Amino acid sequence: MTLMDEKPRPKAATLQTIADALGVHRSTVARALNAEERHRITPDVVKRVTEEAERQGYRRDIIAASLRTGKSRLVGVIVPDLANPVFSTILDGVSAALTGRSYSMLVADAGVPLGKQAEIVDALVGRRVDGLILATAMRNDPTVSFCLGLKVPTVLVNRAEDTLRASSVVADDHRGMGLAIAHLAELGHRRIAHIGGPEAVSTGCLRRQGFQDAMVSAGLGATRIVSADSYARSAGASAARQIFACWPDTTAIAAGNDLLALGALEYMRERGIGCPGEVSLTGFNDMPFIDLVDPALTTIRVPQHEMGKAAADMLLGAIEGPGRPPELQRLPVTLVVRSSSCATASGPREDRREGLPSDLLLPRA
Amino acid sequence: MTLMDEKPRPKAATLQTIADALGVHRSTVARALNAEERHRITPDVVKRVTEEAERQGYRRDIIAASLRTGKSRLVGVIVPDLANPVFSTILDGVSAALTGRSYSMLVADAGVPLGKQAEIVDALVGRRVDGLILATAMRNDPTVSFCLGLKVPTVLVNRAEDTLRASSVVADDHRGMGLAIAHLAELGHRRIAHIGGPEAVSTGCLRRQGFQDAMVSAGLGATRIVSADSYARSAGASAARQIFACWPDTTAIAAGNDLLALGALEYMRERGIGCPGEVSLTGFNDMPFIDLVDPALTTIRVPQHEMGKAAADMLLGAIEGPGRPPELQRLPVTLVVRSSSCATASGPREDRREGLPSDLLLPRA
DNA sequence: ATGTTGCGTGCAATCGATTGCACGAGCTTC
DNA sequence: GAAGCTCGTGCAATCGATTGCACGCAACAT
Repeated sequence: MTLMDEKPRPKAATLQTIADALGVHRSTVARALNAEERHRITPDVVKRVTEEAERQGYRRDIIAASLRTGKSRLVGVIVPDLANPVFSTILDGVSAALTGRSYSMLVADAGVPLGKQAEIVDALVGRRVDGLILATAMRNDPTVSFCLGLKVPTVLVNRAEDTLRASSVVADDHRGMGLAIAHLAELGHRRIAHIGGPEAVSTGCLRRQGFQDAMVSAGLGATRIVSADSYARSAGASAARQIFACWPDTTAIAAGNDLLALGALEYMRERGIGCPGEVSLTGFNDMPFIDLVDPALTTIRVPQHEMGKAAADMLLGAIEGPGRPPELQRLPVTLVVRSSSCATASGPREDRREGLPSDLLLPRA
Repeated sequence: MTLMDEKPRPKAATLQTIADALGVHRSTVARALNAEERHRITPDVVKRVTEEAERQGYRRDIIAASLRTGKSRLVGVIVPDLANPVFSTILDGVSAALTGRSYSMLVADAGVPLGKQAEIVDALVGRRVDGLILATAMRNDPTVSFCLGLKVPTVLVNRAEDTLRASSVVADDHRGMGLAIAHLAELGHRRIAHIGGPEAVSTGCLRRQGFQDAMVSAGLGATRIVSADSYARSAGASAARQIFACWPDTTAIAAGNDLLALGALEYMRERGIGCPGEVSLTGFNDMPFIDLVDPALTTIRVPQHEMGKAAADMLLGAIEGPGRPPELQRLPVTLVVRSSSCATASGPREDRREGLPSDLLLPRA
């Protein structure tokens, strides 16, 4: 028995081959195999078709079906950076929502420049995706206009636009930063600075506004703000440098996300500024493993997985029942207190070099 | 001017609509638009076709083309866990290799049970993917058999099978663990234990073998081995418990990956065992942000991004020039020394509670 | 002047599933 | 007993691009 005659099936099974084997028409086979249409066919025929399909190892050709119906059961997801755990967690949520609904996920990494966005959308739309999930949106995004113009159901996740042109699933960024500031204020901090994310994206803008609003309602001044131009560690470090240069008496920093906080932490470590001893620090996102840094970062937990799932659910809803108005879902966030924030020393320290001995604050450094 | 008459194009542009506008046959249009066939057409016609296509906003329907040609320019990628940074970094590499080659990436999360694998492959193959990248392979994997039986070009990444049935891109796991052991031995450690990954996957097995071989060539005993049944933090913690229960005089642990090391670290912290003061620890993978844990983990750097890229390149090679024998690419790894490993104290300590004061080892704990 | 070669296009089949319509048989109803 | 209905199935068009083959024309060789 050679390899060749193991499977005497020369070509793949199609509706036609099954129909031929049974002496019925291929449309009958199609109906028997389609749960929606099956009721129109005699049970006996259905049974024979099912068995023959099984025997031939038939698998429905989604490509051919897509061509005929115009639906691909494909969802495109565009993220700014696949290697960023925040976005891969969102992807995980999307995947979870799609699984079992016979939708598949086409993933595209927009890359750092974000310049090739239109090209990427083009490629996805060219594949006739039924819908798009964008995790890359800026506050007023031409890519969104493009998708909307194409009449492709589109859902934004994590970042939303200023105006609700497309359905969006976001975290409560404003309130989240409020929680962080309330926490720091409660610990006695008054001179709190903010490292903001890019103003061009909603998270950067809303968290900055949250900072300002919370500072004002706490009766504090909200002037110590440096906005980073990207959510990168290096940007966090240079923002921290700027903060300490302008306002050396700062006792706490609320960063716009965890990566910026990490950058600030690096800078502080480099400069020998103790955290939390001299300066408290908070992040935003509670990304995976951020609890393991030294010191463990106090941060705002954002339900990335749930956001991804909600976005996918919303998109599927829009695909299956079109014509609905855009909807905004704002998921709650929570404060996670860890070790990077603590109460201020009794009074204000004007010279931070007089803080606790750095070898106690930065052991093994 | 209402929205409606902005674009008087009722239906999408197709080859036929362009052909009609120009009074040529649609096959001529197809050839004029296809770089491979263009040379057979009069330059003037090509020009007119190109312009008309532009005017109508024509976009080739990949679905229809796929149906005719049987090629989808789609690659399926199956990962065990999207939320794990190791795999999302691999994905990033795959994406990088695919970008600009007009291939797209269908991502599927096999999920923890790994039971639905066949189902997932089915779904992807049903979409007529041109090839598959599996990051989920066990040492002898029925899913691989399934893919091979389907004659779908398949490349394994990160994990390989025992026999080279499918092309694979892996890291040099054996040598990597050798580097870790050599490092620990050089620091004076002699009673080194190993937390192994699952024996069912190549990384678990090869790193364990690497441990044994390196210990033997260093003239040390390679008996202190506990294999975890998964690459989870919790598994690392319970393996560590077992190690300290069986061999309390252990001075170093080489973990099968970073997550297992983190689990061990948690356990040690809980028990008040200082790292690296009392016990040195090494990980494997150098996953993102692992440098930020306390203490920063000494580990083996695995080029995940490059592995993903290499796997995608290899797959594209196999798709475009089929019939080649399977190929194994083993990427080099490097030792990254950080703070979780240090030289042993002068002599062996039988009772680890007599180590350095724990408040110095675990500040702010 | 006829035969040959080559080039640019047109023609039509093809990929495989879907679906509106029609047809015929069996059944009810007045 | 004829008209009308239901039900199961067949028929054929359709989705849009691709491609082997053939045809017609022009230039060149005989």
